[in-house]
Amino acid sequence: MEINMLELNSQLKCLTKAGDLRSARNLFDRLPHRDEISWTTMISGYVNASDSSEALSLFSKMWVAPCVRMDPFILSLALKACGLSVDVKFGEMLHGYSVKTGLVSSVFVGSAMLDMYMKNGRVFDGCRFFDDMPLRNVVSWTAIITGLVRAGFNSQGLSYFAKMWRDGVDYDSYTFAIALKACADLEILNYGKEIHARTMKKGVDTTSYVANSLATMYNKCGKLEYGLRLFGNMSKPDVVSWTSIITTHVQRGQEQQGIDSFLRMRECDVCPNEYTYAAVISGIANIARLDWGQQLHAHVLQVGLAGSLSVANSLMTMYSKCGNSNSASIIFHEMTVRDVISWSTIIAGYSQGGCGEEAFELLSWMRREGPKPTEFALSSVLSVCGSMAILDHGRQIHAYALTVGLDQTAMIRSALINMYSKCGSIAEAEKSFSMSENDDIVSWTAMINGYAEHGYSQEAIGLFEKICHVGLRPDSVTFIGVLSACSHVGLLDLGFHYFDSMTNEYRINPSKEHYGCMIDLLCRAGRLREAENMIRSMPFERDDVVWSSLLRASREHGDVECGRIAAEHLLQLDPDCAGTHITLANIYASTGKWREAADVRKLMKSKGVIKEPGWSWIKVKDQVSAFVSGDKSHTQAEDIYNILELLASKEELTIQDLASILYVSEG
DNA sequence: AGTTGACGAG
Repeated sequence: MEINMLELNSQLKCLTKAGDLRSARNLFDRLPHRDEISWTTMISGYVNASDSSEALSLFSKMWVAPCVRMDPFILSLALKACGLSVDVKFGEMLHGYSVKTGLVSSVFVGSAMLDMYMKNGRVFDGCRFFDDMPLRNVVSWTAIITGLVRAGFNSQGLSYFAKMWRDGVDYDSYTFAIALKACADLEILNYGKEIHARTMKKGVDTTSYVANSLATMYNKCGKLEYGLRLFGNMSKPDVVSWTSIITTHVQRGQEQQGIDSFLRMRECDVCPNEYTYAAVISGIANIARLDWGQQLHAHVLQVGLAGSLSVANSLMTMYSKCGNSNSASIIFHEMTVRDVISWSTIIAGYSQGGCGEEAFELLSWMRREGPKPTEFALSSVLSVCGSMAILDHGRQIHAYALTVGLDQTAMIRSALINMYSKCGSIAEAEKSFSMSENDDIVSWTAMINGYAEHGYSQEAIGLFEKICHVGLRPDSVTFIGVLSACSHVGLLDLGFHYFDSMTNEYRINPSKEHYGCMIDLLCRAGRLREAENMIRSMPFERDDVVWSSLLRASREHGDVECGRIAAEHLLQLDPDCAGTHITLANIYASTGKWREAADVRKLMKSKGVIKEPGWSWIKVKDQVSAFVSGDKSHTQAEDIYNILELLASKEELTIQDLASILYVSEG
């Protein structure tokens, strides 16, 4: 009998290890006799396959089976199953049973119990249980640290990590991995480096989990090149390593390299998973390559990963960034499970796509039925309020952010400053800015840009000069603000001083936008030749914005030659642009070159170019009205034009004047 | 012949 059981149990083990649970179960069910080891092997097969319901149902059968004694092996497996299925009720029952039988003192049972509470989100119960454990090993310590870190209590996790050392328990690769994740989430590079040194001392720094965690830590702390170098030392990067490589490239703005890495990983026969697809799809989103995005969408549908949260979320981002809000919306509505990221993503997509109303609708739907909005969703709708200039809505969102305690997050603060200044209330923007801590360059940038847009150039420049005194560093966007402020008041020398300091002092490569500010500055000063030279020396391919600046300036300064050159470049990029034709014609006309002007008009006609009139809109009494230049379709059109004429004729009209005119016209 | 803990997503 003894020999027979040994033989059968090994067979059972072979089958579960190979993942053939059906044959294993077949053999198990036909066994003439089942001992503790048979039960353990079978249950562990289900637990390893994450089939917690089958594991627990088998456990209940064993509970009532005769001649089987409960032991720590089976109990820890059952607890693990409770952690997997998030079944805290059954877990608590097992806790009571373990205390009654004394099995709770087994370090295996204890560690599994602790992990069960942590996985069920009962962090406090887990910690209390850990403090009462009679015996703890490296697994128990790692379990408590993991639970804390996963719940976002990173510092508490690290304090257990330090306590563990003082208790004389040695770290292993599991412990290092989770401690490094805590450092990554807290972005504390120095402690991360210290742990890196310890992993090297132990000789585990090149093992998959540790190397991946180290790379993540360096990436999150902004040391991207360091993180990438670590992968070079790995003998065989696994799927997580490849995913991190792709993510790092995408974060650095090297999308093409990210996509290349994705292709290289497939050549190395590493199979991508949901996180890998999410990473490469976000890369594709950044460069707005709809065709590649659609290919990957089809591909994830084929491999059955389209339903995964991270994949669906990144697909929504991709479609939104490609200007396809409709496809993003279809994905969102078809999702059976949505997390807070899904909601924030679709709201941001609508906001950036100019679908302000849909963004508001989604936010109220989220507030009714979804998770609590975070700063991501709120800052998106604040930007909608700014671009649509609806101050009342903006104030309401501000009030909501206050009540949920998000108003002092950096993201909301800068979004509020932007919203208020875009809505024309620079005073409220200043108030939001003055209430903020001095630790956030994004808010400073928003305020500088707000001042610049409102023509308060001196204030913008003054604020920029203060940045260094509070220990901050201007970034690329900050420079756009201060350069456009210089451009508005024509401070040519100061503008060039800041522009040069970008590369010399701050090591920031000027982007198209920075060049645009400088070219504007030169144009306003009438230095059209220098502007043209600067455009030609720019290290960028498509530069229609700057050529049209030059074209407009040529019109103002009556420079036919410059205007012709600028228009030529613009028409190469967009041959049917009505504005370019008209401005060029006006330049010729204003300098008396009537024949050339007429030629341009004829050219327009032959190409069939039609000038679309510009639209504007205004909100009056909760109703948005659109109007267009020359429009006479409004029922009170005559009154409107009368008032317009009065406004144009009189230098200064008071609000009282306007009110009396309106009163008269409304009868 | 059997048991516990880890890294990657907006």
